[in-house]
Amino acid sequence: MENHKEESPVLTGREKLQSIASVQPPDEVLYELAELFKVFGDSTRVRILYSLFENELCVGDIAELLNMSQSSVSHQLRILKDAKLVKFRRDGKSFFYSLDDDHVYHIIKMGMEHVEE
Amino acid sequence: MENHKEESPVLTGREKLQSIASVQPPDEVLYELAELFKVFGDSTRVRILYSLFENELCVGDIAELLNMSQSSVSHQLRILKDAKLVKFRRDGKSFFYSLDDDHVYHIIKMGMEHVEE
DNA sequence: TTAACACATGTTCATCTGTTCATATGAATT
DNA sequence: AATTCATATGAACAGATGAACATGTGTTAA
Repeated sequence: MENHKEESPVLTGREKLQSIASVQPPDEVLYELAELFKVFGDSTRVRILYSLFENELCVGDIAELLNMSQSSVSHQLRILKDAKLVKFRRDGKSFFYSLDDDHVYHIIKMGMEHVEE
Repeated sequence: MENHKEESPVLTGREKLQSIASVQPPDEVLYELAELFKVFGDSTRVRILYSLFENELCVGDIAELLNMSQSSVSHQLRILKDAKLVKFRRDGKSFFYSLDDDHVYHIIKMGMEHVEE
């Protein structure tokens, strides 16, 4: 009735699992990685990022372009900013946002390749 | 002064927005793209994907490796499967899962590069 | 056939998330 | 200074989400 499997004649699963576990990145890193992707995981934010693909836009422009409220755009930009996906500069009353670095561009591009098939 | 709003000699904001809008991918595509990233946006799923990076593992192995319940692993694998990020083959009572294609590998790698800085 | 095993699936529940509404900040204009 | 414009911020609510538990399905072994 007991299912003890103490005896292992050859290399069993446990050893294999341990070797796999040893090459896994730390959970903390994987957590951060997931947090990053989570930011991409919203259609509103993806649309915002795409609108900034080759342009620098202010909040109001994005809101008009994507037909959403200023408040919502601002909230989402804050998330994108915290994730270091966008940066901004001030010009008078306006804040112009743009993509922060090339990673954003490449990550989205990779995703598109997977989607378009 | 140059304060004309009705007839501006240069490109107005509205025209600029329209030209940007014309090169935006369809919302449907961007929605799918966000759905894809949403799948990556969970540390459990990322850990699962990473465990499959260079190995083929069955559900029980993953559960043991990541110290989570079989049910939870199964649920997440289903999500990964629906997103075409993993595939599986049956061997007796066990289902061996592996990454579906290279995109998965590259997307995660891109993400890691962004995180590690 | 029956039991044991490896997974899948359904449901509930607590938590997280995005949007809206209202309001605040802060620069430019009058 | 007061007003307007551009944006940020906070609270609150609806919908989404992931984990846990129980149960169902299909395979293998006895």
